[in-house]
Amino acid sequence: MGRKKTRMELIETESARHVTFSKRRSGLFKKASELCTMCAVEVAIIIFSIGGKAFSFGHPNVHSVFNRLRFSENPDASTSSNDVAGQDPILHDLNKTHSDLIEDVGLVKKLGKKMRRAIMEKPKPDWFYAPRESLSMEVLYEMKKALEDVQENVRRDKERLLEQA
Amino acid sequence: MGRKKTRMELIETESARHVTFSKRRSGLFKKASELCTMCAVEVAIIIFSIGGKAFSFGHPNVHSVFNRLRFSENPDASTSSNDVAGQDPILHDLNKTHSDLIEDVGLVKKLGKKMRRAIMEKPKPDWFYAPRESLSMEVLYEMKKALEDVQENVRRDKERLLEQA
DNA sequence: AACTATTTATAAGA
DNA sequence: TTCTTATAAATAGTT
Repeated sequence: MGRKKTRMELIETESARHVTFSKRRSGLFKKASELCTMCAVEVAIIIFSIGGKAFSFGHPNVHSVFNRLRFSENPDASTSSNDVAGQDPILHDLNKTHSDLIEDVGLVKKLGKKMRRAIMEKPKPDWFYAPRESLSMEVLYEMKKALEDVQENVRRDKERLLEQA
Repeated sequence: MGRKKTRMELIETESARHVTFSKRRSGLFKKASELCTMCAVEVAIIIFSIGGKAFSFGHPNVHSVFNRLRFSENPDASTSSNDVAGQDPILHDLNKTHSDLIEDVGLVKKLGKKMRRAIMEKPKPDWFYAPRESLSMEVLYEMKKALEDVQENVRRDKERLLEQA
């Protein structure tokens, strides 16, 4: 959200990374506090910088929220607050979603090849004047279908991930 | 950041509050994950909804981060600055790759929409008999380019992932 | 579950 | 670092 779109990757330059960390950390805490007031929820956030320094946000405070989590994770805690987001399941699902995406994109990749062949190996100048039966049209529709599948898969994955997170 | 500026106060209407909670919760987690990949930090977030349900985000995972906090808060812990629980380059990259893929597929999704519009909103029977300048051709090429980008991104991500593994 | 009109968050720059 | 500003992102109200 700035002058330029930035790539989502580690910021190598230390100074730049610190600046971004500072800005985004405060942005994150602000978002958290807004969530608390708008939705009456309790939130705790802990951040450890590379240097090992801890930053935190908590409403009503970090420890109460964390203790509440520990309590609800305890089987004895018959409090209906069930199904606390366990860690392994999240990780597991992240992995799963990741491979699913790889797979989905793999599908698109295949179609991409087919498409390139269709375009490149058919340099006939009148190629795309062809009628409904032409390869280009076939590919176009096939691609459309594939895209819809990918969309649906991604949507579902995202949902599952967010629900469990 | 929407149609209207909203007052920072509790959203009384339950349904509206739920919608906002859902939207902003996912937004918060996304911001957190971005912070992790851009700044190589560890983050843990716990949210308790009004209903008492827990939602969490953690990188590398909630518990390691909270435990680390407990350690650092404990004066005695000054000796054990290790806490190797975190710092898994592979995990870090997995997060990155995952959001990248989400992003890539988002691109494809957009093109999918455009394509559908091109196909559906141009029911003219002689539509694809059109010459080089026709929309169908434009879309076809645009799609081709997008697919190549996706391929390249995925290839790079996979490579990076395997190198570190 | 989508879709925009707007408001926010921020990446660069000063 | 803090402030400014052009843009990218998030999201409130709608359908």
